Formats: sequence, C-alpha cells, structure tokens
Amino acid sequence: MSKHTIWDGPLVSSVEPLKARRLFLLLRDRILSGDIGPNTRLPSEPLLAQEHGVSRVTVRRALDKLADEGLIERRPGSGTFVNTRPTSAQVTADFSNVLTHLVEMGRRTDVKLISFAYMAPTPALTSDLKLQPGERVQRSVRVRLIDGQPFSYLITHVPERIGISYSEADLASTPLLELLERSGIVAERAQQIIGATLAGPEVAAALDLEIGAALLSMTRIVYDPSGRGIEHLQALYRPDRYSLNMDLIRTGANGARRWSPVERPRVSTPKTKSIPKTRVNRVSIQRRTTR
Amino acid sequence: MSKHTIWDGPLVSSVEPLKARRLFLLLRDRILSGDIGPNTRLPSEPLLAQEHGVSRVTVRRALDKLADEGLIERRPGSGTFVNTRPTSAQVTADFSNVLTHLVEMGRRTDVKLISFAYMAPTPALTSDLKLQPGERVQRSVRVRLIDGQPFSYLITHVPERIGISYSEADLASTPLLELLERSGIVAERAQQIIGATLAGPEVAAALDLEIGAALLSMTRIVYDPSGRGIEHLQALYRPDRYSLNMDLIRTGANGARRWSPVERPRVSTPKTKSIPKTRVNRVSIQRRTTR
DNA sequence: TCAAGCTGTCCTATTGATGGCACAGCTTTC
DNA sequence: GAAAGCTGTGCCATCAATAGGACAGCTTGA
Repeated sequence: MSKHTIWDGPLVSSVEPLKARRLFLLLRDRILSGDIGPNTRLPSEPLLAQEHGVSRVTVRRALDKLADEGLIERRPGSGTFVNTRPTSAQVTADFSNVLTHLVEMGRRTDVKLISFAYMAPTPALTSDLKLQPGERVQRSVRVRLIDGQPFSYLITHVPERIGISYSEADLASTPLLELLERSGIVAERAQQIIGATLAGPEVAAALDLEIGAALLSMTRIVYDPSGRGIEHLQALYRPDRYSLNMDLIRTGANGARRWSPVERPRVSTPKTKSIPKTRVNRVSIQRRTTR
Repeated sequence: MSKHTIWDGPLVSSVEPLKARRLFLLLRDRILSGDIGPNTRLPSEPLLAQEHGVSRVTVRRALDKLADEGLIERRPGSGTFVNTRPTSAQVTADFSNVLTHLVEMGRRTDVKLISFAYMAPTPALTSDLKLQPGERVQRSVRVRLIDGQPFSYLITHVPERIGISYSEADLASTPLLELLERSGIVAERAQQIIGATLAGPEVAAALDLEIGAALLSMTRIVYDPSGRGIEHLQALYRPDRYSLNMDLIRTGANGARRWSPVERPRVSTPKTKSIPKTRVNRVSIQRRTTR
C-alpha cells in the first residue's frame, strides 16, 4: 500500500524528485515541533530507511542536511541525537505592533535597500491603490536584518505623488510609514492579508534561504482619509526568524463570548542565548555588507 | 569540511536539485506580483529555455506546474498567457474570528476526523500545557473542508482529564472549544503564534497538495483561569484557500498613533463570483493524474 | 572481553531528471 | 495561401539521485 504507491494521490506533477528533501522536511518538522524532543536518539539510519521505504543513502542525505542546520548531532558508533535548540523565532511581532516597529529588544536592526525605481503600475496595483489612469508608482525592495541576519523581504509600491516626498536615502534608514506621516500624509485605514508562500530565487538569495523554503507573507494596503491608497506592501518573512504572536483573552457574557487581543509587555525575554555557529558562518560568508 | 556530498553549501544550494521547480517558482513570483500582468503572453518556450539556460523540457515542466495551479493558460499555436486574477483565498478568516468560526458565507464546511488516540505527551507538549508528570494527552487530527475541498489540517492535544469530557463522535461534528465550554471548562486566555512551514507527506496528502508546498501555520495554546493548559492546537492552512485578513484603523493622538483592529462585517461580499473554472479543472485533472 | 549496533565510507545497478533534437498541428500575420 | 512562430509530442543521450550492498571503526552493554 505504501511502498511504491506513496506518491499516489497528490496534486500536480510527476514524481517527487527529492526523497531526501522530503525526509528532511519530515524530520525537521518533528524536531522543531518538539515531537521528537531534545537529546532524544533518532531511529538508526537503517531503521529510518526501512520505515520510510527509502535507501540508506537517502536517509543519510536527509540527516546531513539536518546536521548542517544544527538540528541534530551524529555520534559515530552511538547514534544520531536531537540537539537542544534555540527553537522558535528570534524576532516576534506582537499583533498590535505589526504595523509599527518590531519588538527591538536591544538588538540592532538594519535595512538594506535592494532596488528603487519609478515605474508604471501593474493592473493589480492600479486597482489596489485606486490609482488614477496614467499615474506612476515608486517601487522599492528592501531587506531587513536583525543582528546582521536577514529576516524580511519588503516590496513596497507607493503612488508617485507620495513617493517624491522622501528620498532614496530616507528609505534606507527610516520606516516608510514614518516617512509618510512625517510628510503630512495621513494613514487612516489599512488592510492586511496574511498567508504563506514559497521562496523564489531572488527572495531566497536575499533572505539567505534555499529556493522553495516556506515564507510567511503579509500584504498590506494603507489608505488615506479620502480612501486613496498610499502604500502597498508585500512582506515576506523567514518563519524561523520572525513570527506573529498574539495573546488573547476570553471576554463577553456567556451567550456571546469571544476573544480579544491583549497588550503584550514590550520586551519579551531575549531567548537568544547562543546563536548557532552554523548560522554565523553562513551569514559571514553570505555578505559583509553594511559595516 | 563538508564531506563530499552534493548538499555542500549549507542552505544556498549551489547545485539545485530541481531546475524545473526553480523556474516554476521564479515565474510564479513574477506572475503573482503582477510583474508580468494578466493576459500577457509569456516568452515562448524556446526563448525561456535560452534565457534561463535550461532545456525546453525543463521549461515545459515549469509551465505545466503553473498551468496546474491555474496561473497560466496555454494556447497551442499561439502562446502561453497569464490568466486574469490569480485569485486570492477562497476562505478568509477575520482577525476577531480566528478563534471561533470561519466566515461561512453560505458555504458548507465539513470536518473529517483522521485520527484519535490517547498517548504520552512529548516534552514540548508537557511544558506548553503545563502537564503534571505522567499525565497523558488526547491527540486528534482533523481536516476541515469547504465545499468538499480540504483547507486546514488540525492537530490537537488536550490533557486526558479534559479529553474524556467528550467523545470521538463529538469531535467530528463540533468545534473543540465549543465542546470544552459545553462541559463547563473555562477558556480564559490563549496564545497564538502564526508562521509558515512546508507540507510534509501526511499533511500534503490530507490537504491534497504536493509535498513541500507552503502552509500557513498557527499554533494556539488555550489556558483555563488557573493557568493550566486545556488545548494545544497546531493548525496548518492551505494559503490558496485560507488566509488571515484584518482591517485596521489608525487611532490615538499624534504622539502615540497606532493601529487597532476593526470589526469586519460578518459576511464579506463573496468575491467568489464564480469559482474559477481553472480550479474546477484542476480538481478533475487531479483525479485523472492518479497513476 | 565480546557481541551487538551504530555511523562513516566505498562500491555498483537502476531509475529519474535534464538536455537536445525532430516533427506534427495549430494560430497568427503578411 | 504561404510563411513564421507557437505549443504538443516523441525520441535518444547524459548525468544526477536513489537503491542495495559490503566493510571498517567506533560505542555501548552484557
């Protein structure tokens, strides 16, 4: 039943080209979710191979990748063990802060401006921002880093009439919304859509990820009091370095009980006791950009 | 240092396992971002092959995948065209409803119970739910469907003392929180973490996706007034069928302006004027390709 | 001490993914 | 109507990914 038919049902296309990747993802999820738990010994390579119907070579590749990410430790003669890990995201955004700043607990955040240009809007942009016919937009792509590590990829579109109120240099140093409000532009209403997507080549490179990695996606459109769009943001986050947290309390009478968001204490305890060295290496290799 | 394996460079894959996948993601991003725009004709297959330095076979695979997702339409003899409105999610959850029901605009939602068992908790679960030593948990896995199409995969862990207050059959028909409150258990506080992850084999099969697809992830822990955990939920959503929407308004004085969530009208205009036929096609095709 | 079991390494088939080419059928353009 | 260009399809060659072994060196436990 589940021998060669493992790939029976699923959606599109052919055959999974990478069983190793598949096994890697499976084990990674089990480890990160705490399902396997730190310091536990994984099943032996031959066992894993048998359980998942793959060869030991494939199992080894999956384990190699896990070891590369620092999730497991392999002890020859003994077994393969799950590492204790600075688990969840390094940066968390409280719900009420989503639109403003990050929770910056004494960490240094930088912004790198990838591109900056004025262009004709796509049809989708025109309708989202309620642009006038012929009106152009400013497109900027930025990457945010914390402690030198990239965690978000931001594609921003702003109507030209608004974009000219600040400079390219401003954008590289100041949050866009702040720039806008500083110029007297009033943000009144906003709509956010949160989803998930896969990393394409450019985004993957910018966020120091492999192509096809999972990303948390947020699309935001900000409107002024007259209902015209003043900012269109497409943000892509590395889920291992950024997540959306919210605390909720149950309110209301018994008949109509519901959940309400709660203010978070501003500084959550920095649980970054040790940055895994693999990460550090990777970043230093990647780029020694801004100071 | 890094052995002789193909996976040499830790993350940024020097050798990409799947050129087709890579090209697929690249084109998908350009289409979804509006970079290519609806009704535009893509470069011809030979041209794309040349531009990206791959063979036409590979280009074809990438385009096949795009077509499967309904993003493009291929017209023999004419060219390959970007479809109008790659569409957004079919189901959207308003922020204030995240914890309750979906916005069910006259659509039929079903729940399928995948598994149900009592087991020993993992270490992570023990700490998350603040379990007593030796206390067991009830684990249930459910899939939610709308109009017969799966969109969410729910893994729930509940302390045994609480789980016994309802039956397996209850779980397949009623939301868990409702069951709990019906039993007199009080949900007081909750914490939610939203992120993204990749689909593993089981989840992919259950949600009718391919392995490695992007998923919106939500982890929720609900506590009773005494601070003990009563529910641990790991929810995985198909981002093309479910997304998190929120409307915000700018409040507060000039000094401390911030964003606050806004109540949504309960029934958002069903922008599903017509379920795009591409979707329908996909489903039927999907069944056909079972081999 | 010995036996069992584990990882590290090497080897050889087989299968899948890709590259490269040719041709048919269709649409558009001139 | 003809030419050009596109997608759909088939074929074969090449190379990477996987399967399936074998063996060495190590650790653990009896």
